[in-house]
Amino acid sequence: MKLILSRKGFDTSAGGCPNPVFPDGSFLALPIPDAQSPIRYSQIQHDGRSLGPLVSQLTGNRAFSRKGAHLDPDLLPEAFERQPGWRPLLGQHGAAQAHLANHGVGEGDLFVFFALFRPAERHRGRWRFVPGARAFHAIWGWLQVAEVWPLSSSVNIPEWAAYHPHLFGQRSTHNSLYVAGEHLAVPGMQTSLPGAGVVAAMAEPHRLTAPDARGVTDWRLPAAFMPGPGKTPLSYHHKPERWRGENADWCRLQCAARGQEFVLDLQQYPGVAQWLATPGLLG
DNA sequence: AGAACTTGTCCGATCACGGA
DNA sequence: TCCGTGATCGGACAAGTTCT
Repeated sequence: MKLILSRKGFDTSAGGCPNPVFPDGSFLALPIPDAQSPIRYSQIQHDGRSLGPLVSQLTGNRAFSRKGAHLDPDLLPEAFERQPGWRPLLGQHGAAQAHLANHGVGEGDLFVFFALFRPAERHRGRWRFVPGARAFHAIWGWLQVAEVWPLSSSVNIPEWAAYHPHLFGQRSTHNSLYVAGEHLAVPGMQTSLPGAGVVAAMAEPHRLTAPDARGVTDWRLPAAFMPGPGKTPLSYHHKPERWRGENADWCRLQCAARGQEFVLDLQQYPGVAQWLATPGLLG
């Protein structure tokens, strides 16, 4: 089983701002803009409301609500109108998919999504980011792979998946869809969570950026992530100088600015599987 | 060798807010 | 209402890892 730390959501270039954490601890990883996607921001629901006004207010760009949204990964049934048989999906293509294929990512492997977040608040009837509050990377969702569908050739795609943005427009090579399973299965995990979902409320354990970090890419991870003899380090982070042991519980990682998918073989890192099974981390 | 691509940094412009 | 200060924002550019 492999863990893939996957960067998904708004960032300073795609979207142009962090993703909001609301005053009650709930949060939203905003789908990035995609002119070719048939899905509008105004058609996506969060907490029973359209994403249109929220994304327009946070970005300061009114046109956003009418723009196409790259709803990907698509994890929550209530986020969009569904057809019978729908299951959570993740699309990958180009260099990111090549990276996953090179690492043999497939059935049973677990995507854990992270993004750049920043606290948001209501101000004069509009949403804005809390002035002075710093942005940070945090884990927000997961998808465990049940099936991988290559989209390059003439593959039969079920009707319930036809809306997915990766089936529209011109896509580069290695275009693939990852389909979630029914239930999450992690060694040592007791709870019965679905095969894909988002964390209930963003809290300290989900945070990747260290509490005393200078920049968002200064991560604090459980010590179980620390590379060692005979263990392949997290992809994109092979250089030893990126890693530093902090104490028995934590290590520090200078996270790569580039790259979307960081792959780790959990057979070599059983402690990371234990961390994933921690109650409240996922779910 | 070049492309892809996000973060960090710098710098100047702009905005919000409090005090006078 | 004006002004100064601090925060924020946008453009430009460099850095580093992997894929093509």
